[in-house]
Amino acid sequence: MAVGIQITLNERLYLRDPQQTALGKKIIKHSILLIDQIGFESFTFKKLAQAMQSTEASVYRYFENKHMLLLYLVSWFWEWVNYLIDINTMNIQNPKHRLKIIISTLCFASKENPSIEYVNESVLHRLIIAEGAKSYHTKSVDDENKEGLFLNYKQLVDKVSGVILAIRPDFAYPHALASNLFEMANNHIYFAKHLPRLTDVSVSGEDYEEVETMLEYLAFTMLGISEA
Amino acid sequence: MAVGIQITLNERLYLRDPQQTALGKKIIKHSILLIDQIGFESFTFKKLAQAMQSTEASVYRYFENKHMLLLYLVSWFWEWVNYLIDINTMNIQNPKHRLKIIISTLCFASKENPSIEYVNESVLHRLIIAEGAKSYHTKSVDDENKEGLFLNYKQLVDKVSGVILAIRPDFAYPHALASNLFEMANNHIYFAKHLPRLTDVSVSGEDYEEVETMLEYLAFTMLGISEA
DNA sequence: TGAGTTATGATAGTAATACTATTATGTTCA
DNA sequence: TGAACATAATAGTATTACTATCATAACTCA
Repeated sequence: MAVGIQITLNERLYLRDPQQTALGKKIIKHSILLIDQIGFESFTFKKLAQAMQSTEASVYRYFENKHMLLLYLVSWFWEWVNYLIDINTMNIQNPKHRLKIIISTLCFASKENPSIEYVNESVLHRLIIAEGAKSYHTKSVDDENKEGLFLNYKQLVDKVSGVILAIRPDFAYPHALASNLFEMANNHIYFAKHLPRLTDVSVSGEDYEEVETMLEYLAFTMLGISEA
Repeated sequence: MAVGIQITLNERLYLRDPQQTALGKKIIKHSILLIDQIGFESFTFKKLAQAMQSTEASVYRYFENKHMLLLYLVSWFWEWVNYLIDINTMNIQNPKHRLKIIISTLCFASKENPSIEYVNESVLHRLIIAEGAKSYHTKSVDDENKEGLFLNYKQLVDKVSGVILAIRPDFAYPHALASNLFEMANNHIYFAKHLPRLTDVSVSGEDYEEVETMLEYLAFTMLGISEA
């Protein structure tokens, strides 16, 4: 596990780069903890400032508003998953095996060794599961998409759809299957915890093995492979 | 198409039943139009009151807050889809055929003849696609689930999972496949419009045929049937 | 018909939210 | 040593998310 890796994110996500300063890192750290704790709707920059012993005005110098902060965290998360997938599949050539590892990385992102001291990846994963969809369900989605604020997620979906096409070049829906694997991983962890009648898997704590099994079954059945 | 059908919803969704009064129906009508227009975050009861020529206080007599109003609209939508599925599959015995009709109803809900004068079903469908997920991504989801506020959606998923099991009784993930069909239908319409790199289908206007084709392919491939 | 009940409108008020602005203070590094 | 800059401290504004009160219109039922 690399120490001191830098996650590269679109500059338009922030006003001042939080990774460059101590205060910026504190904002990232405490915003993850606080949003996870009280939910994105109740979360305010004032509460964040109180929690981290700073001031509202200081937080506003880093992020335009809480929506941009959420976009930042979501981007950060997907960029981190991207990085995990890269190192986990580094020496794997077989695309079926690669896809298995991708699915497993998706489900167990939170259990990887932490890479960056000011980000609690396990809490961030829970936050993305609960709040991630709000990052693109807004009236500003088209403008923000034009500015490239969703690039990390789109690139990740592209990468996985490439693996899918390597397994079955004639498959008609590589992007849809890829994005669906990502969405399902998060959704069914959430369903299992909060709306269990919407799924068949159960999770306890951070054991998402049943989700992994289901996603493997889905992916390989769709690709016409019974055993990978 | 029945005229004057009544959609039955959990009483805890509202303070006063909006279907019983002229003002209540006006609230439903204009809230659908206004949320669709400005988005749920910008939507306020004050703006709604202005748009419908009433007062904030009057709206608050019907709904506790805008989140409860969203829950109401989401419930209304799924209950309506449930009703459409029932009448569209009324005389169909073959479960494969039933599942096809369910998928088609999901995609073309907005194109069905309108049932209720104060609800623009087409706009409501667009609203659910854009804002629906926010109804259960909250810190109050467990309490609200206990009070049965998501019952309509869960019952619908149960109904579809029953059809899935009728096709393949040994299928391991009937609820997950069912809820995934619902989620995918909405997500990929949204992706096609706003984040096209996340999908392979395209939609133009309210023509969701490619989504329908994809969902049929997904469902029947998962159930081990090449042609239904 | 008329008294009582209820729905709505009109208005006001409060605490919190989502910011912006200003000034003071400390820190850095040339 | 001083210029440049980051942060803290404080204040202020418009909007949001409500709650409360009172007047009036409409309905109802005896």
